[in-house]
Amino acid sequence: MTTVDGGSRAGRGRGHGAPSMADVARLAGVSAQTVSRVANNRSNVEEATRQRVLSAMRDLGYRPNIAARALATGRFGTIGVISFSLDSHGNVRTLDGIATAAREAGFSINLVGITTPTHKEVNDAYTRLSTQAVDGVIIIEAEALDTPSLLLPHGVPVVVADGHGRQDHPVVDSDQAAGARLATEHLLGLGHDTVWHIAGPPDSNSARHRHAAWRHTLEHAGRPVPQVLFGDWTPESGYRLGAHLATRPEVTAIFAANDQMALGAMHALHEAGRTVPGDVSIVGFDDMPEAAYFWPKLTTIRQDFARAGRLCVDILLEQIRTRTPAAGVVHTVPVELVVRSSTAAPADRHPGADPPFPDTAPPQ
Amino acid sequence: MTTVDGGSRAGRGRGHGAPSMADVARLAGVSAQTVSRVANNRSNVEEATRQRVLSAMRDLGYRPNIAARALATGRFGTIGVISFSLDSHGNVRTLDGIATAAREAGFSINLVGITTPTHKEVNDAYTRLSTQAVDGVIIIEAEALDTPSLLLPHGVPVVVADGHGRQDHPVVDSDQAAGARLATEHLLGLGHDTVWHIAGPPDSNSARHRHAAWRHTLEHAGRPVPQVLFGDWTPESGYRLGAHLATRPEVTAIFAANDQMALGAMHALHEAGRTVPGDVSIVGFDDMPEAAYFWPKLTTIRQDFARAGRLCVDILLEQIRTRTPAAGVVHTVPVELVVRSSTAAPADRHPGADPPFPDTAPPQ
DNA sequence: ACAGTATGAACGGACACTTGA
DNA sequence: CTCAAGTGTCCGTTCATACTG
Repeated sequence: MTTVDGGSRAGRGRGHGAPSMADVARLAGVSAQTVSRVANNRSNVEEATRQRVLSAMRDLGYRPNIAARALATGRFGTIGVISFSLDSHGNVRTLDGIATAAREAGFSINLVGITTPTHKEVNDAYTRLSTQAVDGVIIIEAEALDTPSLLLPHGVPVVVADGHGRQDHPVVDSDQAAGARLATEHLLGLGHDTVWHIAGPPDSNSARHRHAAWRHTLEHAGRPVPQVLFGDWTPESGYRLGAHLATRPEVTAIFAANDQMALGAMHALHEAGRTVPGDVSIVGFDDMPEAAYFWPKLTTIRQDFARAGRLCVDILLEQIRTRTPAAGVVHTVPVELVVRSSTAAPADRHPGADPPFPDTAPPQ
Repeated sequence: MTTVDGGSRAGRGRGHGAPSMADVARLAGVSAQTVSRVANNRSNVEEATRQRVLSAMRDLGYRPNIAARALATGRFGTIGVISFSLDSHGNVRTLDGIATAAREAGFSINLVGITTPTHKEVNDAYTRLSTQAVDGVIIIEAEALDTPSLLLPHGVPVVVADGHGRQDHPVVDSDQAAGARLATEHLLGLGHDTVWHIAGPPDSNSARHRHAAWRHTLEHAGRPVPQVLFGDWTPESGYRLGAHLATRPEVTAIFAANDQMALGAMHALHEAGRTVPGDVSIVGFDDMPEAAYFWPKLTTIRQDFARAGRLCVDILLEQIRTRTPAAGVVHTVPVELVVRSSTAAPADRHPGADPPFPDTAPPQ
């Protein structure tokens, strides 16, 4: 019997000697059960006892061991988040919204980043998470997930954020279609004959939705549908595609699937000597904080990422509480057109009119 | 006696009947201990037995319960990250780097976001994390933490990323001073008499370092040190401050403490009819992906966030492995000046010279 | 003696019961 | 019979040790 000091801590090399309930109980002169009651705010503890326990906790610097708690209760107080690349503005804002909402609900976030949306990576991530370490999972930007049903083994609640393909799970998504329609109609309403589209990558669900809605709006209005251009969300791709569009004089209006590509496209337009919105109007998507300070200020579709993130958490928590894996319903978050200075009527429609954007400053 | 099917699962309402080692052992006809060996890749298991166990795991969809494992081993395979607002580009990039490095090392990330860097919030966050649920903690952008030592109770290893004040813990930080010096000297080298500075918020350590280095560089060069302007990292604050600077004709060179404020400032300059870099040169900090597509392309200081994130993880993991809470050393990540089109010699110094930025495109 | 395998504590906490006023 | 506090056993793993062929 290798007698250790104090006789308390066993010989097993547990690193830091974090105090346990038993330690608190000993110091307070009560049973461990009573300590547990105090820790969980139960009613049936006398006030004097509670105070004694609380001060013992303080003295020892006691912190509950959540691994033990999780083992005993089967709940973790943690939400797993699988996110494809934190490069995209939208994903980051959504994550932020999720983190905030989760914290308010007393949950923490277990983040698993993914660089490429291959099935292997997603499966690995999900496996990590499904190791019973989380109470539920939120998948952000589930691009290219053609077999999401394969992912979820044992009834771990799932919510998919931003970009819905099939609907095996509840989905929270901005109203992509409305946004694209708003953007396209805004441009059409300004007098443009048609609208060109710089789309996001074809394997992105949000990109697909925006693309489809743009096309439908054009068709519905009886306008010609120009060839789509596919970017990859980066400013660089917007620049490259914008440079191409700049060579075609018939292009007077562009709807870019996000603000970053819109920025790149505007840059290319400027370089080619085509003014915005004088020669070409452009609308973005997202309304990132920088958009209002682009030159010119970008007209765009504002997404409420914070609200989307919060909604994800609410729906997930509801599933967790009721232990009922909800079915595939799409929860739509409204979207808003923000008109700024990158859009105007086409030049030939208002020969003498003042340009809507002050031309006091010709930066060069 | 509410007879349950199979008679296995006990009455205590454990949610999903996740299979345990015992279940696997039963199916494979071995002991739970053997299953544990297989799960942990131990050597002393016969190949045939191992295969039998593995296929039993597959059949049952067995996943180890990491709460139980953590309870038994005292390790969690998780790194806690406390991050102030995911608004800032740098914080997000650093988080991304951390997440990537952690994943490669087989660790997951427990993210705790914080909206305001008050002590209360930080303490809450740290308390959450120190609940023995993480093996170590990384604090990103530890602004305004004047008493960080109070934060860490029981020898949980800590690394502070981006922005070091005092040094109670290892710190990983970009070479802020070198960056600010590079920016200032670049502008001075172009022939500007002095350089104005749009700083980050005074409670930010990185902002303070950039500010101080800018001042020293100016003093060292024997130049007048203009009044600093404090922003809050947002494009909006850059715009506001830029509008003020635009009214002063003596301002020919500005160093903004981040790219977003530089963007806002450029916008204000344009609106005031002052060209960039014709009338005023401007340098940013960060090199966010958009910076190369601002108008004009932004000269800036590039930070290697991915590398910083990786370094944080490496240092933290080393502490975890050796169980030795490292002391306060600052690990510096080099920084790089990226010269683009927002900087040039002052106008009066090169009366006939070509403007360095093509003035083919006067966007209006 | 050696290879594997079975056994019985912990780990820290929660909960269903039981006991004492 | 109500309310405070205590007892016992389990949650799923790991590890030290005892055991088997």
